[in-house]
Order: sequence, then C-alpha cells, then structure tokens
Amino acid sequence: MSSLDNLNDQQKDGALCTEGPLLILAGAGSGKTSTITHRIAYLIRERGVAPYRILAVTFTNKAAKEMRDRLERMVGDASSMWILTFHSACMRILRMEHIYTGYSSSFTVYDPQDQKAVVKRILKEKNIDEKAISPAYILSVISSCKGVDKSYEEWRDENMDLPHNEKVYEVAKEYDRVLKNNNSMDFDDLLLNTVRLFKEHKEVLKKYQDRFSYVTVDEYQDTNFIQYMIVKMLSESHRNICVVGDDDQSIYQWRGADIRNILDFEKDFKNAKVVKLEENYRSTGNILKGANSVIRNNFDRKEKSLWTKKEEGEKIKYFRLDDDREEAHYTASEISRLVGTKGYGYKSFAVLYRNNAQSRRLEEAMVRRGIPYRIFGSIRYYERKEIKDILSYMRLVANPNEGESLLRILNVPKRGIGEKTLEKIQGYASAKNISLFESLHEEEVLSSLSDKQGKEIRSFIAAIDSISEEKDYVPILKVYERLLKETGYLDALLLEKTVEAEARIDNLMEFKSVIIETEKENQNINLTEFLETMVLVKEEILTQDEDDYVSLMTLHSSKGLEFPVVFITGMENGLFPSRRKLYDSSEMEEERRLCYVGMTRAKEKLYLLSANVRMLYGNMDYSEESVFIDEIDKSVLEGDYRRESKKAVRDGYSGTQYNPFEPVKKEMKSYEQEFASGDFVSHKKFGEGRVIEVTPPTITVIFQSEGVKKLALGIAPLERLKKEG
DNA sequence: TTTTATGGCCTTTTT
DNA sequence: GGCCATAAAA
Repeated sequence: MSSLDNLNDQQKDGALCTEGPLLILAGAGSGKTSTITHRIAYLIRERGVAPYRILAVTFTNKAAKEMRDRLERMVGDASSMWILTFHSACMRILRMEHIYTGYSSSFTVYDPQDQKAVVKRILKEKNIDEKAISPAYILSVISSCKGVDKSYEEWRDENMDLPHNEKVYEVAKEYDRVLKNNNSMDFDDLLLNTVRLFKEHKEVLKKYQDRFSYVTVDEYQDTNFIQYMIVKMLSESHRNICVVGDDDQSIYQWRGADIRNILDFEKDFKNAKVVKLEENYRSTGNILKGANSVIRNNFDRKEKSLWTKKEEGEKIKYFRLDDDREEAHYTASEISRLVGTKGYGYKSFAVLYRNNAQSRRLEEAMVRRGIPYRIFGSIRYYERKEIKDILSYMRLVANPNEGESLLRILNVPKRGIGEKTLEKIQGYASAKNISLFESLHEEEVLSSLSDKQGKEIRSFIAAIDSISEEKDYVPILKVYERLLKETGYLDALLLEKTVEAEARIDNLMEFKSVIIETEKENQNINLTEFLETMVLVKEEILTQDEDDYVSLMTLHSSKGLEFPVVFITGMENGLFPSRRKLYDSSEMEEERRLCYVGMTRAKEKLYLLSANVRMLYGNMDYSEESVFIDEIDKSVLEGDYRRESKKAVRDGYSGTQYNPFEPVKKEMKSYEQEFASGDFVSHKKFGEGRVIEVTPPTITVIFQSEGVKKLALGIAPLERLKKEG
C-alpha cells in the first residue's frame, strides 16, 4: 500500500527526507506524484504526523484531485489535509480571516471576463478610446504588478517613457477601487491579499505556520514571486518545505511564473537537500529520445539526462495532411482503428492542440465518427453566456449590492433598459450614495421609467428580493430554478425557438446536475460557497454518461497527465510555435518546452500532425511545418517530414491525394463521402457545384451548368472540393 | 431610446 | 469565427 518498496532509490530518498528544505528535480514521467504522495503517506503513517498539519499546493484542480485520490487510497481519510491550488488555499484563508482584510467573508471572485468588463467601463467613463489603450494591456499591467507586489505608482514611475503610463495608472487605480467597493477580488488579489495579511498580521501568519508543519508545492517551476512569498512565509518557522519541479516543463512564464524560484531554491533555503529523478517510467525509448532531441535545443536549462529501461517501441509518427479538416478526420479515424483493432479504450487517447479554437474541428470529427470525447479546458462550460448569466443572477441573490453582476443581467432578458436609462439610474445611485440595486427600489427611480420599463423592473426586483429572502433556508437548486423561472430568463429563451436557444436551455438543464452533484459532495454548502467553487473550479463537474472518452485539451492543460496514445495537432510554424513567439528566443524556448511537455505525455504512441492549409480566424492560410519537427531526431521519426506539398495544393486540391497510412485508407475514403451544406463539390458528369442541403440518403446540389439536382449520397460520383479560397 | 442588422477587427496558453 | 462598435429600424 503505502510501502516504499516500489520506489527507486532516488524516489525513496525524496520520500524519506521529511525534515528541512527539499528540492525534487523531477523530469517528465519520473514518478514525481508518486514520490510526493508516498512522502506524505510516510509522514502520516510512520512519523505520526496528523493529516491536518499537511499543506500540499498544486497548480490545477485536476492535479489536486489526483493527489487527493491517491492519498485516500494510501492512508484512507484525507479530508482534513489541505490539498488545494494556490488560489483556493488563499481564498479559504482570506475567508476565514476576513475580519483582518477589510472584505466580508462572502467576497466575490472576478474571473477574466468580469475583469475586462470593469476595465472597459472605466475606460468609457474616463473617455479613453479602447483602441488607444486596450483593456487587455491594462489588465496585463495590473496583473504583473500584483504578481510581484508592486504598486501602480512604482510602475508608472518606472515607465515614464511609455505613452499612456499616466492613464494606465489611473485606470488601474480605479479598477482596484471598483473591485474593493464591490467586495470582490480577482485571481491575483487572492494571492496578494494573503501575502499582505501575513505581513500585516504576524499572529495570523503564525497560526498557519503552526498548523501547517509540512508544506509541499508541486510544479514549483511555475510559481510567481507572490506564490514564492506565500510558500516562504508559511515555512519560515519550521523549514519543512518540499518543492517539486522541472525547469524543462516551465510553461507559464507568460503569466509571471519566475523560473528563478526553482533555480535559486538552494540559495533561498539554506542546506536544502536536492534529489534528482531522472528515470522515466512513462514513455517508450523512441518517444523519450524524440522529446529529448527537441528540448536539447534550449540553451537556458539545467542539463539533465532522462533515461528509460523501456523498449524502444514504435517510432513517432508525423503526417502532414491537406487541411485542418483532414487532420481532424485522420485523428478520429486513427482512434477508431486503434480501438477496433488493438483493443484500446477511448480513455487511452489524448488529442492536444496549441489553442482552444482548434478544438472545434476535432470535436466535429469525433461527433461524426461517434467517438465519445470530452473537452477539457477553455471552451469552458462555465464561460458560456447562459451559464455566466445565471451565475450572475445567483451572485446577485447572494450579494445584492455587488454591482457588476447586476449590470450584467439587468437587461438580460431584455427589459427595455438601455444605456441612457442605466446612466440615469447610476447617477441617482451615486448621488444618494446607495447601491444600484437599492436605487431600483426607490419610488423616485421607478416612476421616472416608462410604463413597460417600470413593470419589468418591479417584477425583477420582486423576484430577486423574494428569492434572496429564502436563500439561506432552501437548497441551491431551488434558488436556481426560481431564478430561471421568475426572472423570465427561461421564457425568453423558449420564445426564441432557435437551435442556439435550445442548446442554451440544454446547458441550463445540465447545470442542475452540477448543482446537485456539488450539493451532494459538500454537505450544507451555502450559496456563497457554491459560487466560489464555481469560479475557481472551472473543470466540468458534470456527471458523465460515458466514462470512457477521448480527452481533448490544450497542450498547457495536459501538463501532469499521461496517455497511452497522444496526438499533437497543428504542428505548424505560426500556430505552434505561436506566431507571436517566433522572433523572441526566450519565448521560443517556452514554446519548445511546451512541445516537450506535450510529447512526454505519451506512453506508447505519439502522433504529430500538421496541415497544409488551415482555417484560422475565418480565412484559409497556408502553413509550413513546425520547426520542432525539424528538431526531432530523425532516427525515431517516421512519416513525411520535410515534405513539400504546397504546390500540390495550389494545383488542385482534392482532399484525397494523400493517404498517410495504408490501413486507414478505407476509412479516409468513407468520410470523404460526407458533405455539409455549403461545400463545393465536383460531379463526374455535372461538373462543379455547391451543396444546398444534406438529407440522408439524398443530397441537394446546385451545379454551375445543370442547376439544382437531388442525388443519392454514397452513390453519386461526388467529390468534395476546397471551400472558397 | 432601445433593439436589431451590418461591417470591421482581432485572434494563446490559466488560476 | 466571434466580438464590438456603429448605423439603421422599431
């Protein structure tokens, strides 16, 4: 069970070193999670440490959950241990210690969308053109200041040469004021306010130092300065601090992660013990060799040599397809083939991509082949409009004076409250120094509205007030259902009668199961706590009908996971590595590390795919293959690297010219027979035309010469052509 | 004054 | 392809 027998010598070394600072440099797949979970289990079982004295910090909720599950299997009940992300740990602390912070315990957490809305509103108020200073830029300044605990004044003075530094400064200041007034924090505030709390109230810091006598930090290479401060402060008194990381897997420098944290650990924590884990247990020899040959091109790294006892295994496969659609269909057909002939379960597969926009095509292909899949990461369920809307309603009920939520949904569904009316009400509210929501109750405001507006608003506030009243006494599900019904949100969607509206309704119904699950998992959770969970835990908690599915996710979110078969799609310059990083060597190195992370997720089979032509941001682009393909040791690569096929595309794309794999050929054909309306097609007899609609078993096409024809799908000699170019 | 329709613009990765 | 700002319509 928690026996250390199945650890190797180095792992054992790490697991047994419980006192004093410890740095575990763990290469990809070297059993790092296993080492730290065994270490914690050892602390509890052999050294008699109480579980509640242990703090383990991770970066993602997925990693936290994984660690908790493993520990539960080893030591039984792990519920009193804090195994959390930095952000959730800080949120917990700030909520418990809220009396010191100037926030109430029910503070709201703003996600990036909320942040952007606030900044935009401030820009508008200050009459600053968004094109002159983009909200994204301001937010990046705000975030980088908060990440190193720098005041905006300092930033302004350091950047006198920047054109808008004074205005950026003002907006940032105002931004913080708005958040504070709304009793809310952004992600960076959660960390920063914790550090401030610890600095200003030593007794609070001491309380947590005393409680957490053993601190573990996973993915230490991705910590920023403020996270480093938290770790350092918490472990200062006892120095039982264990950090795990790999400089080759540092992929979050763009958001302020500071690689020096791991490189300087031995300086920061005197007499630290260092353990290196270099044996890879995950990947076959060829995959590891390929990944090593890529990462070797980075100059800025600690030299290390990952090795494996495993057999060489299959070579890494690289294929260049004609376009992104082919890439997706090839991926899907290859998954089907492997499931059908090699006995793989769908769970064995991961399809990785550089940015979330790429998931659409892949999703389509999975659907067409009936492959169960799950998208992790950012087309997040929680970022869908209807979910954000209903969450805003719930926030409003929990915290009626929080202005941002109200602003979001006051006119959703449409209540006839436009910009002018809103300004009028806001003017009234600030003159009287009351909240926006309170001002809606004032007779003076209500009577100034038109009949229709007045009616809508009266019923709106009546609904919110009535639901607020009982929010602490009824299940969250009840609050949710009443909101949907009584605010008119659901009715408005029902009235739309469009496909989109139906999809939204489906999502809203699905959200019920999220609520039910969450309430089941967390007994007696109140509305505020529920909402907090929703902001930080962005992964789908949805109950799956299927638990055997292919995982689709970004390269970033794949970190820490492993799969027997991995596809990395979009291996093209400009996409991966990203176009904006091509000309900066340190940013290129981060892209390369990302490639390394992706490749080392694979245990048995690794596919790298690229497309000649890709639909990006609405238009077709030709692309060249990624420099990373070039860097892979050719002795472990098979397929068609260095294949110049742009010409073929220009000479007449047919979509069938290229079949990378003999066994797949048939399947490739079968999807070639599938069409969607809008596709350009070519018919043996009728020439070129365009698909009007597809209604199996027939397809309707309008031909240039022959006009509209109804044809039999699968029988008519039709071929799909490239879409408009 | 609000709502709807059209056209131009950008486009990464996450807690 | 989607967001947002502006212009036309209700």
